[in-house]
Amino acid sequence: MSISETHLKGARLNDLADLAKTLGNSHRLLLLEHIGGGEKTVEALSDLAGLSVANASQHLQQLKRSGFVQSRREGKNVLYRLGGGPIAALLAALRACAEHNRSEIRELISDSLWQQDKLEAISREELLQRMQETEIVLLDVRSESEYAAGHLPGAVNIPLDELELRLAEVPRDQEVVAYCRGNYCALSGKAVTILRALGRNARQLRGGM
Amino acid sequence: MSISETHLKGARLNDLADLAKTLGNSHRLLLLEHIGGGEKTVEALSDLAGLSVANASQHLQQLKRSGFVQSRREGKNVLYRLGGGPIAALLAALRACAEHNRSEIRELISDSLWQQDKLEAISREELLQRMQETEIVLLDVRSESEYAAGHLPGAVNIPLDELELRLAEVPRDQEVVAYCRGNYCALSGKAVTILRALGRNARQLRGGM
DNA sequence: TCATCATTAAATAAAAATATTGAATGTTAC
DNA sequence: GTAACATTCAATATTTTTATTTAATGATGA
Repeated sequence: MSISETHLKGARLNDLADLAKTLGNSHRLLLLEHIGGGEKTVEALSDLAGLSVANASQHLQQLKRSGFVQSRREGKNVLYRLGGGPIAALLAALRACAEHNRSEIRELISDSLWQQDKLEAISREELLQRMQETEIVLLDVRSESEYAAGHLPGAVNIPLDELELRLAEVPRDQEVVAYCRGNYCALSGKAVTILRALGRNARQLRGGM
Repeated sequence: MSISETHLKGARLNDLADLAKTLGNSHRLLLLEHIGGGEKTVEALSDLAGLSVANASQHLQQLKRSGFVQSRREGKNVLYRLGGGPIAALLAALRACAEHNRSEIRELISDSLWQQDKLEAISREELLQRMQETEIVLLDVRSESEYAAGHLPGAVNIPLDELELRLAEVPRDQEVVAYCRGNYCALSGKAVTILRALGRNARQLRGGM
């Protein structure tokens, strides 16, 4: 009994994982979004998503296998529409989780937590000075627009993509502390990997814990 | 404006995709499930999930980056617990989608659709006879337990894993029509690939469309 | 039927995720 | 401080995804 139970449970988890995996690609999410706007042909969708027709077709078929979309033929064209299930609810839940994570970062950026002393407010100048005293550079590896929207006081912005190119901007003799969008984001980890590979002394800044 | 908007939207979609990707692995889902039952150490979790400690640690860290779990240290051990966000809702939505897909198959299995004439009930014998007349073998490539739980009348069960081994059981001169769990399932597609590679005349049975 | 076109399939190459191993880190207890 | 232990990091090999290219399919309309 326990064997078949385990087996069933395993199968269930695999089904769930397959569904999630299908959603785990931004091209497919974009396709889903466009399809949600109304029935569309493969060609229209490939244009909208900036994909080759063949590649779009592949993604559409994966979406179809997962039940997220359905298709029908009309003359020469195949039209894709949203599937029947509780897809909207699933996407909404995903968005809610992402939003929740984002708000956690806002808390991090706006106040507390960044100070040793959680209650004492700290000025930008003061943090800068502390950073200089301890020979630390605070590095924001998010995109320029994210940086513009809000960042830690004194942080230097070099998007991860440009890190190797703009390495000269990172002082060679200071420890680098990289941060990105918070716990759920892998950017700063990659930045640390790159920086270490290039001989710098780098660490990752982690909120919460 | 439109550029930055697109950019933001792209970033958003990537965030969503990253979250979904994190859920797109059955080991991580299993870990999440166990963590949902209460705070646990890495070692306990690796045991429960049947993973090496290092591997479990990696998965846990990915779950943490995505905000699905949080961790704290207690003495020698690090304890993982569920994260704060609307994780339960997300998992519930995933399950709902999987359940919806499953029920679509049940419909397929229990009635209609399989007949040319949608209203006329058809006996097992009659379908078998039709299949013989048209020289078709209906092949169920799901697991034995799934087959036992319900299958199309007259279908032969050879789980995908065993297909190459048990090829002799597939009549050589008949067209093979393979099916699995429905539109969202890739098993029968793989079966068709295998059968064709081995020189058989095989097609995939698709519901809905 | 044949020519044409949109779509899908198949095969390959490129990129990413996963599991494994051995080493490094950080904590407790002595 | 040092030893023992749990966890994480880093590097690697293996296995999946993804994108691209080229060929096949399937429907339309002459």
